[in-house]
Amino acid sequence: MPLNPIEIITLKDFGENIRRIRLEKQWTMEYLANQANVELSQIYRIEKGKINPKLTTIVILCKALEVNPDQIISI
Amino acid sequence: MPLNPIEIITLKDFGENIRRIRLEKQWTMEYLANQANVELSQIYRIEKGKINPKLTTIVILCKALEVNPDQIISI
DNA sequence: CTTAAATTAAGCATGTATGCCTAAAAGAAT
DNA sequence: ATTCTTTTAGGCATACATGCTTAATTTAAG
Repeated sequence: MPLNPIEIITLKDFGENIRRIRLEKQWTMEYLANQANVELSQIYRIEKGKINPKLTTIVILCKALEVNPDQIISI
Repeated sequence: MPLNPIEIITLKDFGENIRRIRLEKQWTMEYLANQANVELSQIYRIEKGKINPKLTTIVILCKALEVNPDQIISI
């Protein structure tokens, strides 16, 4: 079951939001990866919208970036 | 890599929030499943905190229940 | 220009989300 | 008790998230 266009946009927006907030903090992907205890390769895939992260991954990224889910999830 | 206790609580809280909002609307699991176009078995697993849903699943549930992510994701 | 840092990219192994199916158990209503 | 609805539960197959690794490419700094 491939992702439909709306789902692809969801992932793309999510990634762009993560990247924007990370850059506002002037963090490198590697620094965010360390803060969130997530692999650098995973940060890259998320920011590029290549993957569909799980709830717990979303939560630990929110915590590391000090944002609420509403600030990174586009409904 | 098994889930740690904090992640388990995240999933449990998420499921409880989904169920609470569903019941407030007096919807059955099957009705929510149809509205969100998600399998009934999946609704059950999510409400029980048995699984770690993906971002797109979270988004379609938010849309079906007409809530924002902050209302169902506990940080 | 040269070097170091940061990002991009791909591959593999493992675990798990999801859809689909079946069926049992619990609840609700008569 | 019987019937109908709803929830709970498990299994299987497929797809994909994630960690780990390596390496190429781009960007920044000197």
